[in-house]
Amino acid sequence: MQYSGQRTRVKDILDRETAGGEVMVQGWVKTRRSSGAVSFIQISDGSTLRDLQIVVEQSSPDYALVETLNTGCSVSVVGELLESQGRNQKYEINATKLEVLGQADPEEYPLQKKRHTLEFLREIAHLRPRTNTFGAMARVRNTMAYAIHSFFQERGFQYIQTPMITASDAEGAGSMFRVTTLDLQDPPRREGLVDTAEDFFGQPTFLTVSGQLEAEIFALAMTDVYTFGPTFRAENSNTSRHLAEFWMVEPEVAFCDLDGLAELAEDFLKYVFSSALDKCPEDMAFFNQWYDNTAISTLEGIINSSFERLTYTEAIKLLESSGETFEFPVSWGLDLQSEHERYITEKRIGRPVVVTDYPRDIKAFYMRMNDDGETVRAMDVLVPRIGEIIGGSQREEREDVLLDRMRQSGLDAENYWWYLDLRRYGTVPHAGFGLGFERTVQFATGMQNIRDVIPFPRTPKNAEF
RNA sequence: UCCCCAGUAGCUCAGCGGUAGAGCGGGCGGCUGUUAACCGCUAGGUCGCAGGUUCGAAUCCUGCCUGGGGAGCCA
Repeated sequence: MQYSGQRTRVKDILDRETAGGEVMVQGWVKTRRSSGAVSFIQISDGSTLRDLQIVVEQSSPDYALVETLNTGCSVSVVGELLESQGRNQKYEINATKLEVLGQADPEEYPLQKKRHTLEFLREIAHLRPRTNTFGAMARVRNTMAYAIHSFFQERGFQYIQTPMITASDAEGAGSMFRVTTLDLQDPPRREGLVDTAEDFFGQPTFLTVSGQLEAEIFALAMTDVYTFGPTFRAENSNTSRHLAEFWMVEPEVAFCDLDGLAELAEDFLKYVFSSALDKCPEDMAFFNQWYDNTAISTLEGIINSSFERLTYTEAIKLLESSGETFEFPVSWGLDLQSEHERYITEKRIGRPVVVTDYPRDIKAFYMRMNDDGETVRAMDVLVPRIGEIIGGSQREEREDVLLDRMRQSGLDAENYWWYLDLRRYGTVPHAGFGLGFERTVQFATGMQNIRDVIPFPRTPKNAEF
């Protein structure tokens, strides 16, 4: 089903069983090669990685127009679908009518026929979707986003929309962006301090760092829920794995413990990666060829193998007995560093690893205390090259234990009155995890920098476009 | 935020104390059912910004800005 009259998508044309018949295609010129008697135009409409070759003969009334075409122009073409005489494509269109919809001055248009660096393309994020790389990225990203919904929907989970603006200022996940309508040049004051009672919400508000606490509310009513939306971190993180605005998937399941959650995480990742391979074979082959020649085999390996389970204590023992020299110390009670995680998942196990039961002191207050009083039911899913891709836990459902943990963490229980209410009225064991969507796309495609797997990256000092 | 590296033509880079170069892209011309087509000619740069050293700075030094790699924080 299409909504634009006579136009046929490039993908639909190239996927046809046979040639023949008149078609109309519309898209953007990738390259043009002139000949004495004939001119070739490669056009793309983003529906597929493949270009469509348009042939215009010199005898055509529109041939003069063709001479004005260059990379970036938009065109509308009517012609006959033929078997191509050339080797690099199955079909081509012999144009009978050509219309230029929009010019692109070749002296100014920044995209060229050759390859550009990813750094340069980031500076022209409004044009980079027209490149093979970002077209492929957008299609894989779309497919994975759809797979996330279908995975949960097929399993009876309800999709919950949690708020992006929150008054909880310490959800334990880093610095937050302030949301305010106050005049920053001249804010209302009360006893010398900014009077937040005058602000839009009558109190300090922020952009959310996680929908987890709200998702728990719905899990304790609808049992199986998930969120999928943008989250924000005001950390001054300058790495290839961090964004100030990123998308997170957060399932939350009632009547579920950490073992059940680990199973869910494993099934989930396999489903999403399978979907990318099955539905975007050309795009994945492109990434495999140009960016990471292990991308496809890595995903296939994950889909066909079971994840390794390791407790934090076992992971420490493994690291201590590895004989490896690490920059950071390995000792029970200290958090695993990137180098440790990568050693485990890349060098020792060679596939995803679920590390569970971390020391309570390095994990958030809401994670369920184990009987040993020292560890909590937390889990991290580690994957080669990226490291932590999922962080989750069984939640503390016992009100008294949760209150203790909040006090130890220096949190004011009054601010979490509704969160505590969930433990007071009909509490049940429950668990959930968070998955960084961009990191998942990054992992699947083999792209090195997270800024290249989101359409418009938001990073410190950069909010262009 | 910390450590390291880099900013020279539209893009990718070379030049690393003596006054600016290549390839690609652009323009013009030629040739060919072409495939990042090919061949010839040609235009195009206050060498990131601000100071300093020097007879002389793209080149050495200092500061700042921007980008990249790594680390921390995490997803």
